[in-house]
Amino acid sequence: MIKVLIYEDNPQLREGLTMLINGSDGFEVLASFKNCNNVLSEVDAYRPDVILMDIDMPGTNGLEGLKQIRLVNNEVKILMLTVFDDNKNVFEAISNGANGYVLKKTPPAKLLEYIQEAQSGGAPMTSSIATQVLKMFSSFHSEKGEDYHLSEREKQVLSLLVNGYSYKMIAAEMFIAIDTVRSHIKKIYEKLQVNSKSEAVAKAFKDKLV
Amino acid sequence: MIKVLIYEDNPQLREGLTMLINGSDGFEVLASFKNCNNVLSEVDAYRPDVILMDIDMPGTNGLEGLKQIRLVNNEVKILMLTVFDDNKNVFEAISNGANGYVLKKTPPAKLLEYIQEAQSGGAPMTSSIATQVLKMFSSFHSEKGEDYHLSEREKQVLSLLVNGYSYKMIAAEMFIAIDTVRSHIKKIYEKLQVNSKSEAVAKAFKDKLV
DNA sequence: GTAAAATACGCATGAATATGCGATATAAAA
DNA sequence: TTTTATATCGCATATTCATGCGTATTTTAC
Repeated sequence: MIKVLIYEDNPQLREGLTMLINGSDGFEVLASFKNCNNVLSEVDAYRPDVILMDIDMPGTNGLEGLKQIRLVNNEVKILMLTVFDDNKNVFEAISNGANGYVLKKTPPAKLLEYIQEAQSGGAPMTSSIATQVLKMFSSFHSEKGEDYHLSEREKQVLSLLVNGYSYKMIAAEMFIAIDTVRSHIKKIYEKLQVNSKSEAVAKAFKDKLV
Repeated sequence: MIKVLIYEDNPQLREGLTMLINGSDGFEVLASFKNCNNVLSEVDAYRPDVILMDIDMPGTNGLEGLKQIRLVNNEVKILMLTVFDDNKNVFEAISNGANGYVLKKTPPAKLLEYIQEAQSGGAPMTSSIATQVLKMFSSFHSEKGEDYHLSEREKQVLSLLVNGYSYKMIAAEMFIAIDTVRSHIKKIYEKLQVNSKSEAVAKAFKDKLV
């Protein structure tokens, strides 16, 4: 028996969801609320398996509720409900530990399936949401930084620079003369097209050379 | 009619998939191959809507095939097939523009559903995969770095430092004396516990202060 | 097989940085 | 009300950095 808690401000939808879930074998609605004003004590009292959480609610909204819950409880599965696949909210919800994100217009049968999936550790998502997530995801790592053709030795030097080493320290670390360090660094600057240590360090971070 | 191309090295599975898909209304397998050695010309010749792509194949594997296709074709939907929900491969595939990622043990009915979802712009994922994606996703932005209690002015200075400004340039930019810049930077070093510009820059990147 | 890198080192010089020890003024906090 | 944090500025000094112009050997690439 999957125990469900519902947070949804619209009374019709709240009732509809409750009836749907209570009318299905293996599901049970413990309670439903119209906002998250007392979400912590409610979750604590009812100990649900899954929470259906509307995003937009007067009072404490779903995102706030999600954050509050996750501060003290990482066990309960939280399924976000929303009307739109709004980019920002999706991101915010996922970053804060939501287990799934589905549109309200999801057909009843699908919704029950999603709840079950969430309960068993899955991450149910409406496909339009999933597409967005993948897009965001790939935008992170697609730009994998240019290749500046740094030689092995130059990479070593740069890495030491990034870790805060002075020329003197680098020389000692690499068993070479400080003047050699200089010439390496000069070459590095040429290749990275910078002209100071801190710029080189910044570029190393930006382009993920380290 | 959804036109499908299959890349799968295992002959039994390849045949099984072909029969399943061809035996279903609205689906049609155009061809199937045992590796991606000629993936570009094949995709060009058959112009499929969806490609089922196994990850592990002798010869040119699925990830390689995916990358090659995406260099010239962003339209065709590519559904990755795999035995395990291997973290690294999932990441790699998604970063390279896969539209979905499903386990081979997916039941036939589900698989057809997934193909349809992919075709209509969705991002079908086995729930265990989706969970992983969400975890990776949230790990990006959860650690928001410590707070070093930098004042507003100090944050400005640090930001300029990170962008390669010299003391002189910062003074000009902020309409203050260079000695004031010095004292700000000294304070910043104290707070960040560093003692050089490049260390401060590195720390700013590491702790996402910028 | 030759040219181009990569690696190593030296010297000189001016610019930039790090640090210390001040001062003054304002605003917020204890 | 006194302290604390912030913001501003000045001077002095030692260190570090950036740059230019060299030389020399070894490795790599075409």
